[in-house]
Amino acid sequence: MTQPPWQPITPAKPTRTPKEPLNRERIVDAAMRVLVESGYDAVSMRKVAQALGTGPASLYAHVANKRELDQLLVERAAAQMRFDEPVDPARWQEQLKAMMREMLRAMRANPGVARAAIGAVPLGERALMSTERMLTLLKAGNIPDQAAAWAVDLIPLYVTAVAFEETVQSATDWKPEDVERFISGLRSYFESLPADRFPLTVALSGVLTSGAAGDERFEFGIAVIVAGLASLAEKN
Amino acid sequence: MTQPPWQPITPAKPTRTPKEPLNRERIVDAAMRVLVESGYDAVSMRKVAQALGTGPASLYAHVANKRELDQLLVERAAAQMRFDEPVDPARWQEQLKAMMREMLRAMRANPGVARAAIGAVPLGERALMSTERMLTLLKAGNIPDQAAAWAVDLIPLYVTAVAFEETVQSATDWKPEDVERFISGLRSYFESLPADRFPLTVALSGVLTSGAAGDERFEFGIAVIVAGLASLAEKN
DNA sequence: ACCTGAACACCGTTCAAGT
DNA sequence: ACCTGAACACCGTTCAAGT
Repeated sequence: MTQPPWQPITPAKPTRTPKEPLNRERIVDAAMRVLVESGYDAVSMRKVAQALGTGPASLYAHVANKRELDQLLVERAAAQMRFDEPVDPARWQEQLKAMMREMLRAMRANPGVARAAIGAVPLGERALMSTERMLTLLKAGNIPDQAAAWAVDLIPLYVTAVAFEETVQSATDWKPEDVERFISGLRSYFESLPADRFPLTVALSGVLTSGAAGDERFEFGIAVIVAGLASLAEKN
Repeated sequence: MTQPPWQPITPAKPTRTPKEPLNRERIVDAAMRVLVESGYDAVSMRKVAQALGTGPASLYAHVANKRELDQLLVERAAAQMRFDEPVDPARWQEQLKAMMREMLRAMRANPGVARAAIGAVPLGERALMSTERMLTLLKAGNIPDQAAAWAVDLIPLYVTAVAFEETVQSATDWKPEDVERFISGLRSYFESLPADRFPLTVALSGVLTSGAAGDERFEFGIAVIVAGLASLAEKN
């Protein structure tokens, strides 16, 4: 009505213009959105481009390839890890376990990122801060240098493997009841094995099929790893 | 020349007729061939079908889907593992490590199978024999039942993760010199970090970038895990 | 019962052409 | 310098039609 005629009438797009230029950050944002919403297998160059309202070819001006995009997603997840508690040398084992729990939490919060993390060497600033903190804790525990160096490789590998395993299993889109039926079928199967050839598998069928879900398995794993590391401490 | 005219002349295909019927075994054979020759990413239903001289649709009469084919490949690799040494309770830790080495060897001999193994529950006979043997060794070490049960999950998970990581890295088709350049670049990068924020990363840059290839990392991992398990032994 | 061709709905990546 | 449409060479899976 009162619109001055010399000002062209444009559809109101206040916050974000449609032709906002592409850049790495916007691409990773979009990829992260697809990742969280639809899982790793859905994160294709095409889907990410679509989420940005463009074609796949446009992404290649900012990202070398899918592999590099994966790396950027891993760094995003690493940046979400919080290690705020000051290092307490006396509690190095407990603090190392807390770090592993936090790593798993961040990976779970970004389903699919574990897959991308497996071959990756974490070099972003946040990832380096994690490494430095792990080394600090390990040196607090008198772990020799070379062992500490290998440990900062072993620890993320284990956490990532657990997270990746979970995403593979959840990709089957089984309902909880399906999982339960599978587990109980597994138990019956173990129980039905010939006891002369598989005595322990039969005898332990109960515990073999318990705690498969939940965090007990992970807690066991980090307890074993931290205890194993502690056994390498130099006497002094 | 001396060929009797009433016998039709056919191209000589002595050992294998072209229309030998498809079955699971032939499909897995072909998939294994593709896997070893070209890696996991090349194992597509189409490539496997092509190797059998047919189309992808033909496979679905014998194999439910790609996932099931993966499972069959894992069982093949599990069947190649050899655990011949009789169980010696006094040497349970060393024999457990030997099992882990043999698992890794079999996975490496079938590049790509690790990827397929990650979500899989190993249920073939050979896999069950591995599980039974692991349980025997763990009970020889006085490991409590529930811990032993979780350990037979943790052990293959770790070995598989190492093998998978290797295949991901080898999928980059870097030459050895490229890897070496990357490693030395990494060391320079660690050395160049601000020493006030990353003192240990800087100080340990040497060991952090050594033994990345080779088996030392794996030997470290199995030593940590076995030592951690040993620490859980019941006193008696 | 088993096999097949053709189709459907997808991939990652490249490239010449546009702005 | 950045973006795009179209193409290339692939995927897993389904299905009607053949033998």
